[in-house]
Amino acid sequence: MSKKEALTRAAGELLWERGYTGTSPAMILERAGAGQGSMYHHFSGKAELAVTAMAQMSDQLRSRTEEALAGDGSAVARINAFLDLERDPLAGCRMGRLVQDFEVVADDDLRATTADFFTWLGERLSAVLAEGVRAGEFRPGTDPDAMASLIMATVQGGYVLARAHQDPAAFRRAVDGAKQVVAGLVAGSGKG
Amino acid sequence: MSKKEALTRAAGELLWERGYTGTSPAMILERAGAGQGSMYHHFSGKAELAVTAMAQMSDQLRSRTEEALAGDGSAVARINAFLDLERDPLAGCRMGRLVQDFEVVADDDLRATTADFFTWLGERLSAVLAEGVRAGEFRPGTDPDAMASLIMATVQGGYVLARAHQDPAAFRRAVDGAKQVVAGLVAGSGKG
DNA sequence: GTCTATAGTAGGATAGAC
DNA sequence: GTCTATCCTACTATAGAC
Repeated sequence: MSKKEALTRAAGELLWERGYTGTSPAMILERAGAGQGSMYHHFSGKAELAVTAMAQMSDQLRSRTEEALAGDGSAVARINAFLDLERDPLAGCRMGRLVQDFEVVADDDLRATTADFFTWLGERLSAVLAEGVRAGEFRPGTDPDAMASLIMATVQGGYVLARAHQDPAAFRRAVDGAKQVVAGLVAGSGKG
Repeated sequence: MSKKEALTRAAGELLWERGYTGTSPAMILERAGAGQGSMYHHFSGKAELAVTAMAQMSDQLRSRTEEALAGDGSAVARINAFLDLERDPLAGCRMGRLVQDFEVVADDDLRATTADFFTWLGERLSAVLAEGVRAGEFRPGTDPDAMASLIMATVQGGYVLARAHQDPAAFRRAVDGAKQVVAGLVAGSGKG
């Protein structure tokens, strides 16, 4: 692994663990086993390295998400597969947690990475829900955009509650609520 | 206003704007118009001042929330009043955003303030929902705890999405989704 | 490309005068 | 109670050798 790769990986780990403001170049260098020179040779500084690391994490999250959403099962099954993806509630979402960081939002390059991720995720969830509506799986009148937004928010909020309580079960409760809502949208479920 | 009050207020503002890690004692002192001596006379340091400021913010949030939830209207109306409380989506939740901060979670005194707030909020929402079920307002089988968790998560997640997109409308979409879900729980709504 | 040395600024807390 | 002066460490970046 090149020093550049080691730096990107180490930065990603620390951003997830400690956020952007809470991560210093020195921490990254130590974890990557690199010196100052390597970092400032490959990147203009902390911000550019963070953008690279965040882009890499975003790609990984998209891959994992797409695996769940692209199956050939029903729309409900695919949404539930997304909701059931393995996550670390106490660690938080790699994208969602960073966007709470003042310096991330203040730097448009940093923030744009998270915005692009959530734009993509919302569109994918909405597309799957729309397929379900077209196929008659969900009752007519189901709003794919609104439900996609609700699902994303529930996952992100679940992380917040889990961290507050330091209890992964708080995340599960929120996600279970979302699953109940999706189930209630199914045509002939007795709820619509 | 005493220096102690000024410090507590300034700390609260900065914690909301910049988070815990991103706020320095020097910033607080400048905004409060106080010197180092005042801060270290009244508080043991940054952490203790932050606990005091967070407790004050938590109290204010509880008061505002209770106003919405304690009305004599229907359960649906009170839940909607909570969801429609005036908020600043781009700023984030005073409690929810802080809990994403590494140092906040690492310090049990800091984290406990947020945990207590969400415990209280979950119990209040669940109680209102349970009243609605008992009154026959919501269809039988409605799970007050699960719905309370879903509602809290939606609001918290709405903040995350709004900050990512730098667009308050993202918050509104998530909350509107929650309102649709609550409306769907109403007995005789054609969905249950 | 990668290293160490160096530098200037800011973070967080203490000391002691008033 | 409040102030300023001081201290030590960490943060972020640059310089220059190899």
